[in-house]
Amino acid sequence: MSQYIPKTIEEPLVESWEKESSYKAKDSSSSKKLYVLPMFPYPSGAGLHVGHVRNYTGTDVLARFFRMNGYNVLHPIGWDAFGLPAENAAVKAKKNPMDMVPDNIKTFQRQMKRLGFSYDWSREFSTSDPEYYKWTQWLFIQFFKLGMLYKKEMPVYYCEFCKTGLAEEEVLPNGTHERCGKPIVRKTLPQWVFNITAYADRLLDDLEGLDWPHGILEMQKNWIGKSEGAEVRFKLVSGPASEQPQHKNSPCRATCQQHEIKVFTTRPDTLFGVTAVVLAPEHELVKKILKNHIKISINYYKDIQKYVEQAGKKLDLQRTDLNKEKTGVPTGLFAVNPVNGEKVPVWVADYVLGYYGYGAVMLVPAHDDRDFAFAKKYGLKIKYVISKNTTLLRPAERDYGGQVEQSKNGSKPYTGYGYMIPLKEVETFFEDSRFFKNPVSSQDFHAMVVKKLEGLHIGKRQAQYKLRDWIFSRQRYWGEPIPMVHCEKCGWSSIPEDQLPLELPYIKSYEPPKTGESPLSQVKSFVKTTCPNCGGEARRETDTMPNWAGSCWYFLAFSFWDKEKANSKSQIPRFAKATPGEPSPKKIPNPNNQNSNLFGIWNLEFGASIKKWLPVDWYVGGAEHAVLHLLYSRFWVKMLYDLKLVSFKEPFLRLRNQGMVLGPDHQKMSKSLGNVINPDDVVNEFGADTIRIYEMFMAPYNQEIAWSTHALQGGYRFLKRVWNLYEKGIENSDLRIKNPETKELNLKLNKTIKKVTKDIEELKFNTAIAAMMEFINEWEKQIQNSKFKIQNYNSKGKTKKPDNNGTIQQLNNSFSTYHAKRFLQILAPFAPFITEEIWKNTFKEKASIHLSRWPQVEEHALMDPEVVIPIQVNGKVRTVVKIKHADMTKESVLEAALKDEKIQKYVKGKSCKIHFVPGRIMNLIVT
RNA sequence: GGGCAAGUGCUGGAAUGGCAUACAGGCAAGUCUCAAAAACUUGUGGCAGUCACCUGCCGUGAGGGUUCGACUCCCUCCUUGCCCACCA
Repeated sequence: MSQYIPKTIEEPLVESWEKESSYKAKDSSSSKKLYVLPMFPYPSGAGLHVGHVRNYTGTDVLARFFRMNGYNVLHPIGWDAFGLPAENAAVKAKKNPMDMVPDNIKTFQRQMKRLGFSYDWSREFSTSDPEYYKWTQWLFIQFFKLGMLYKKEMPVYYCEFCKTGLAEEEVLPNGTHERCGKPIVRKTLPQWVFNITAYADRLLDDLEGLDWPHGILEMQKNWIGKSEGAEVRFKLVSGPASEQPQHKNSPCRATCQQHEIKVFTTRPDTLFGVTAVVLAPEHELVKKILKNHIKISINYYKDIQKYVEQAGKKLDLQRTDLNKEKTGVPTGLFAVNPVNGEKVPVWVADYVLGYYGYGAVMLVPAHDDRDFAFAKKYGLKIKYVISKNTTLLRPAERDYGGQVEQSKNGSKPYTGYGYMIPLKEVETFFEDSRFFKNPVSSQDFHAMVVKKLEGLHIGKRQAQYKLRDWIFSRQRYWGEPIPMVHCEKCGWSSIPEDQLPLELPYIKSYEPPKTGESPLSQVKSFVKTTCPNCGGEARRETDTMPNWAGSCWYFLAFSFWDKEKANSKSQIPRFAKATPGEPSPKKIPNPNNQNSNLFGIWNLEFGASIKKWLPVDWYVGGAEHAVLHLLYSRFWVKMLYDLKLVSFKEPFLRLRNQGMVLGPDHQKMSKSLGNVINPDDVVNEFGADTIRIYEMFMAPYNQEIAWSTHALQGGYRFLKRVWNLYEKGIENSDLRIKNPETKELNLKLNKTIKKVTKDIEELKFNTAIAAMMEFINEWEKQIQNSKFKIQNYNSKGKTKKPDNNGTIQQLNNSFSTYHAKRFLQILAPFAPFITEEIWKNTFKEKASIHLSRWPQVEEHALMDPEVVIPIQVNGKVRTVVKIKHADMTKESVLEAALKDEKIQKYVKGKSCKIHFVPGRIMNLIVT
């Protein structure tokens, strides 16, 4: 008998599987395709994390399972290599990321192979391969031509000490730079921006029908953040004569009249409660005031100037700090509430966000918490127009509305819906003196107001989104160069396709220069170029793309990628020279335009593969990508759909998340906490099968788990027991397994096959493994029982002692090698090494177990001869009876139940109602 | 403040209307051993009853409801975790 030593059996198998390329997806196969995709990793220097192992074991189980079920499975892997983390790590190590990343990738490859992940390695690529990012750049150009990319001054985080722009994740919550600890400011730089907001409605609507976790769908909806309401226009005027006598003939009279302020509100029903209009510091009108296009009193002007300047310096983080007291300054201007003609003051305050809605709000202190706080602080009027219930709406209060409410409830705003307080001005607005004959609910009023506003052309129904346009440039080195050229005469043009890929130059110093520009701006040979349009001198864009770019379409690339082909440039089709005169921007290209060569390659060479494999059937990864990566990818696919480069609208039909793996101390693993588990160590000590079984077993797949070295042992013990059962059985070099004579075990086996099959499809890996453990327990128990029987038999000394072989044969009548193999097959996706080893060595199978057919359930074996029926009295289980399927009638179960003394005790001499569910339960209700 | 997920033994968890605690870990006792480890066997929700055998009651965050029957469905609340957040 040999011992189970994972290392010695696993390592040779890694090699043999690779040699046989067992897991290549077949482009030509006619069997049903299945695309199983784990989110590809960023190859960090730290190597594979146990969290990766959980993610990738999950998809590996799926891939192996579906392969055994006859599917043509695509299960690829690649590397998300561009981006800030890699660049920062390289800076730290004083290396070029271009040198470092390949080393990291090698580590990942080694670890993944050792863990037995069944990838199709022939489709592997890194987003930083020029052959790959050639297409990323080409797609950028297509999106530019589609009119979805524009260049605009946008605020970025900027560290004045390091003189560099920063990504949001480099800004600490206290507003300082994580590297130098100095405060960070906002700076506006010209940026490439994706007009993703144009797709907001489609991104929202198409979520319908996706098989994604409910929570993730909600997060996406929240992120897009559609709110429906109304836009209302307020005209700007000079103030009431009483307040501003000196302005009677002021310049404002002339200039103000031409301006109006658009506000967005989700509560048009509160329009009569407006007591001010508040502008964001970034609002156009504020800019006009500061440029003196709108003249206001000099005192106001100075305050506004100061206030706006300060607000500009603040970070979003500081501005949006909820605990912060609200601040603002008056403008001295007034706006007319279009529903009642009231003149309300115009303020500037930074709690109003420049980027949401119209950057202006109507202030309704009585019915909004923030407005209330602001009004209280600056002594603005608070006017109640909605009451929580109808009891307050007595006729005597009709014309007092606001004041009555205010005195009773003036200490806080009422933000819910309710009933409109009867006001004369409302009756006037609706030209109906009997408007409040019956109480008017504010929801109804909402609709009425919007309709009226539309009729009078002073407002309309409107939806707003939280989603903001997507800043797509980074002033960094380690990313795809943006394939754009700027010419003084012609503006921005994309570079000709025959110049793709626009390669990232290998440079020694790539740390951000002190100018706030990209490191590439320092590379003269890169910057200097000619204009593709006029041939004159021009400058290349020196910003690079963010790390999202490569991951926005990698799932498409796997369908057609050929690593070998990509590696040998000679085989790559060369591109024809650029046709003179690129199509001008903002013009949708004709998909049939054969002038564009890459269009041709995409459609002719890639098109069929994309069509064959996409969309992704199973997409599995961490929930931390709930919004950004998944939203961006969906967005790209929608643009590609519009460009007729793909024929589907959603990339990922089914999404699942694996839970995070925490340290043994229940905290996120981190070097500083010293709680990091290195999968290499675990694999070396216990084997790949053990870590796979453990990570699949310990909790539901989508749930967070804390690492437990103890529990890991459980998985190891299980595998050892499996090994011993199969190995011990062939002690005498006989292929028969030591088996008990049992139908019961075969019944259990079939039940187990059924459960494991169902559980894998539902990603309930933990219960699948539990079921297999139960089966092994049962098997061992049966062996114990049969040994016991044999001993008894022998001790009676009736016959001569049967030899070992004889014993096995005698017991082997119903559970045999055939059944033993069936169990091994259902274990195979979880523990690919041990099962393959036994399959080939013990059972002398030539072909891999992983390419064998998944065992089918033998329905006839599943027929339980007897069923256990619990008997309840008044809902409490008092006993159980065993009953044959054939006898499953109310009468026979009752008869059996009444034989039990306990039941008699409860039932005796009492009237009794019987509730019986055949095959499940009987409940006796005694009264 | 908003959204989502979750709350079951000492621990991870199982059971999605029908025997609560499967499976695993831990712990305890035992077998083997000079000893230890490994392995194996047995036990392991709480309380009570002359607690070894047996018996009863209680028990899935709290409280209500629906039902013959609720961890499971409904309502109210509490707690924890995650995501978003001055979004008008």
